[in-house]
Amino acid sequence: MELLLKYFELKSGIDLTGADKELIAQRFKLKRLKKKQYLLQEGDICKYISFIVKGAARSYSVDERGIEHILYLGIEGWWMGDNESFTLHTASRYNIDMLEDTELLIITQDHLKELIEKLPAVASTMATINNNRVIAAEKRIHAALSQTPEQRFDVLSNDYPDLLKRFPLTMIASYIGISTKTLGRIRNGGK
Amino acid sequence: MELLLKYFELKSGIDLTGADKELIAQRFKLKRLKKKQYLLQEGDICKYISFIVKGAARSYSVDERGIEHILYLGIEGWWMGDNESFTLHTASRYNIDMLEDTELLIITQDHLKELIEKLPAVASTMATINNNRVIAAEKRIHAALSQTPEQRFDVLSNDYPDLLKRFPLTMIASYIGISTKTLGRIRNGGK
DNA sequence: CGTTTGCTTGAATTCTGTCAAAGCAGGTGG
DNA sequence: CCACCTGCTTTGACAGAATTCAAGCAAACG
Repeated sequence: MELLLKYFELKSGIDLTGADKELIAQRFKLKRLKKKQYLLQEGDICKYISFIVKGAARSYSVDERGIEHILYLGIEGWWMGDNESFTLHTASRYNIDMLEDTELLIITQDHLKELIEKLPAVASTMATINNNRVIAAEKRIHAALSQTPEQRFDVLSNDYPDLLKRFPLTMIASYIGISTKTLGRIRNGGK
Repeated sequence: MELLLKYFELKSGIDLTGADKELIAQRFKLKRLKKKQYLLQEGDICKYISFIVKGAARSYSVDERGIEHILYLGIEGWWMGDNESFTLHTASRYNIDMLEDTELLIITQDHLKELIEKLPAVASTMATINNNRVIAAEKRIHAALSQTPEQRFDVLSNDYPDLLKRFPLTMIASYIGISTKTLGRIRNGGK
């Protein structure tokens, strides 16, 4: 919980009082999941948005041929969830499972709204996060539409070297939308 | 300006007073651009975010081979701008030009912040828009990574039939990240 | 009426994915 | 300490798909 409190203070630039911290601690719940366990499954409604305290997770969809496509990879300090399902209460197209034993702090939409209304630090943080999400998503769209697989891999290597160290290449390939075969070709000097 | 005021009321569910409307009208400026004129050029800092009152625009990047890749297409009631450049004051990778004679309502970041602080209707609208942007962007990432060109085209046809009527197929193809050749194959029954 | 813009098509090329197999850890249990 | 998994990575041959380039047309526009 300490990590999350510091996160809000850091992102918002606003100090939290003891009472603020207590309220946050009451609204978020700790959830422990082991490797391969699911936080969300396709068809479910995403009731919680989750802050990763420790561990790693991914969200992915499965197409009609059974192939998995990774939408997000997350590690400590990142959020996981299906924004669409969480916001609109629609059935999710995604699965979220753990890639390591993981500790999450989860919160419902109602409680999150409450925190946003009562705590400027949370409101500011969430507004900033949303804006950053848009920027990151637009970069990723731009990459997917106008860059070659090799360029996308290079950009990922530069922007998120942590992901490369932490996740198998099969998942990195899926994340940037290419086959492991193509990724192999790229990594071994483009032959 | 009427369209924008109604837009804020509709999106936020909050009625604006006469004074509110006046403040908004003072902060947004009307800009008219003819077809092919630029609102933003690569390398510039995006100083304004724009609400399209009438007309149509696109944002696109140009790769090293001179090929244009469309990131967004916009028509009446949509916003245009480069979020990254607008937020972080960095040089933009994108160009925005008009596809028809267009009327825009433009606002600077400072003025937008002012309106958000003073007017709950604007604050609520902008928060909602940002959330919708994230959802739309994630859908598009999902489409780019895990759907075939044909599926992407079908989804676009269903979700945004207006775009198909309004923009040439070359731009639609660029928007979904395929060549005009491939789009032709798709449209003519997959031969 | 000439020019521009957009749409379509054919043939060759390049790229990427598929499938199956083999090698290489790292961890587990005997 | 060793043998055996299991999961991850890489590779080769092949098939499939998309792009490139060029050309021909139709429609819209001034």
